[in-house]
Amino acid sequence: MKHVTIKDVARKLGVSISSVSRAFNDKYDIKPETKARILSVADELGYRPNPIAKKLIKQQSLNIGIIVPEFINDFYARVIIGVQQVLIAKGYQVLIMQSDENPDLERNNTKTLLDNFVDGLIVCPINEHDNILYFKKQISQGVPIVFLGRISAGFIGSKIIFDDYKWSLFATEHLINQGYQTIYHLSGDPQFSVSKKRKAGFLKAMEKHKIPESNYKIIAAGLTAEAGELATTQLIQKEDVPEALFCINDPVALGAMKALRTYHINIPQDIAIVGCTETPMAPLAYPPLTSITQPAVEMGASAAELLLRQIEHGFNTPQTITFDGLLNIRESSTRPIVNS
Amino acid sequence: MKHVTIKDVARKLGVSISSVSRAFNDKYDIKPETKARILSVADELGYRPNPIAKKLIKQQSLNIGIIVPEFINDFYARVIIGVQQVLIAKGYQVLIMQSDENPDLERNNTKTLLDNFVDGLIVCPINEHDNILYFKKQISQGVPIVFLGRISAGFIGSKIIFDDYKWSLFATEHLINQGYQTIYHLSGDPQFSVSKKRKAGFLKAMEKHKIPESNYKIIAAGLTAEAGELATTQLIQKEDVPEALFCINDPVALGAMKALRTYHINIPQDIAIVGCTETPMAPLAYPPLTSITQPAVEMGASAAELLLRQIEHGFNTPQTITFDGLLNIRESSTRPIVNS
DNA sequence: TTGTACGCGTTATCAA
DNA sequence: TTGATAACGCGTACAA
Repeated sequence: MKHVTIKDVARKLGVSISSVSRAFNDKYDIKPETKARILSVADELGYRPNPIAKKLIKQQSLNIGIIVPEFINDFYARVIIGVQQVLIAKGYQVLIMQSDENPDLERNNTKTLLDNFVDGLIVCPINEHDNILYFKKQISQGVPIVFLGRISAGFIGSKIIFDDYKWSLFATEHLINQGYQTIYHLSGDPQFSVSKKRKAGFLKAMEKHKIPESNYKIIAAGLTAEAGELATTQLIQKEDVPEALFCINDPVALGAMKALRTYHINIPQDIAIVGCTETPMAPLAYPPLTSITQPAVEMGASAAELLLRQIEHGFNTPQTITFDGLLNIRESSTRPIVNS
Repeated sequence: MKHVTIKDVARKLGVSISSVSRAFNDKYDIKPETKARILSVADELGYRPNPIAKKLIKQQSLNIGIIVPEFINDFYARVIIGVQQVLIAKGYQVLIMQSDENPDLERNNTKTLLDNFVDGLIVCPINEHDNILYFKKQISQGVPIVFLGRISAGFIGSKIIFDDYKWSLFATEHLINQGYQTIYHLSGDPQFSVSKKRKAGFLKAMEKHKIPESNYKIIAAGLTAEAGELATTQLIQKEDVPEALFCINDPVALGAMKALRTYHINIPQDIAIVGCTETPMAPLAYPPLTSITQPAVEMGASAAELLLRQIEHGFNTPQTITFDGLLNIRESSTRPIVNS
């Protein structure tokens, strides 16, 4: 692809390159009719201003990097959509990388992005200790970073988070209010901040409603459907099936439901299920799954705006924006009326 | 973010910038010990070669654009993963844009990407007539483009496609072999090439197995779960429920299953369901859904490799690579043995 | 209102 | 083995 340059346009018209440049940048004085002539010839020649040369002068890449653990599930895909909505409108391009839940890859991705001179970074971190230190170092060296998702509340820095504690509490209380007595929580890796916060919300509900310790349990299952199916199968085989299950996310909940169906345990008659971070599957599941919607697109957009403020206005005070969710109550957790 | 430049390194050491440059580009002669000195000082200063300046000289952006209809469903997300695997390893960055099934947006995305001087384009087109002409024009102007997915077989140009006809035929034959007599096909927009090809495979199966015309029907439902649910509900209300349903994709199949459950029609006893373009939900559905896996990651990787050959070796002969799938037979289409 | 000339950070050519 | 210098394409003081 051979590109037409500003010189080609200038030569063709017998004007200087500065005039051509001015025709493309409104802020300078230029005779309207020469501008029109230039624009028309430029169009005819198929001239596009070379963004690379412009970036070299302006000392900014107009590239923003975003690192997500994955984007196969719709949550991070939606976050990316929100990020792009804001940034593309401002002339930025978004470089997306996946860490695949692997801390080494997360760090390598950061280096790749920094080698590409991105103007800033949105990181949806795995929240592994060493990497958090690494990010802190980058911030201290002047790299604008906004975190989104699994970042500890105590972390000093700009971040977009979801109020996991509160909504986990709500979801659990919904189960309690439906009259379920024994409630287990299928959690994720205990190290993940998201696991910790949802667990804390669950435990708060237990405390608040004075559920005896013998009636609840926390099981570190994982984040996948396979993990949910396995953990639930083990409970069934140990004959330790509670009346309700609050799962850390929808895939785990769907896996649990599959295991229960295999053993002909009825939902919600025998056991109630609640998921979290609602996926499009929730309303299509059998029975339709109660879950918590997270405003992923809005969170992504918010992260992008916060980052832009840092980059363009040097606004650098750490800021935390907390988002609320929505509990979508469906059949999987609606206790049927026993007798009337 | 103030960047350390090659000059800073040179000044600090009292050497010329050319020496620093040589230290970072193995192909030149340089005394090993000065190279070591330079590298160590560069590291200490936190110097990174500015990729933007490099791109300006090399006359390539090392950016590749990819346009997908969406990446909320996992198919295109996986395609992107395959594309990135190949391209990032070669030092490229991938700019991802969504057309949202909107031809205008597809064209605008292309312009944005071209304005950014991408070295090439991978397009997963909506396959709208005017835009195909537009892409043809770009190709004739020297823009390297590889298409993936919904592109007509007759289109002259490099493309990665899935053998929809063949696998649609297989899936339908699987239903016929299970003994289902009346089979409907929930299709998508009749204009889409994917709709046409899957429909053609379905019809071929009807012809091959001499199914009378009164026993089959093609319904243009759409591509979403809502579309599948609606179309199926209408069939139920018209009391026109077939013995089997071959759906254009998994969301449509899952929507259909939801409608059937609402009316207490049993799957697969009363009706069999087969989906397509398998999603992670297929094995988790109730009952587990028969579907066709498409090798999305491999298709993406293949598109990237084909594009690289065009860009780096000027290899320009239109090439079509066709991928095969896998029919995953599950409970939703397995006719129970009636009496034994 | 327009043109000249410098510089952004790098690579590559030539001379030393 | 090194250093000086001309590009790459553009924006922008400064001069005209």
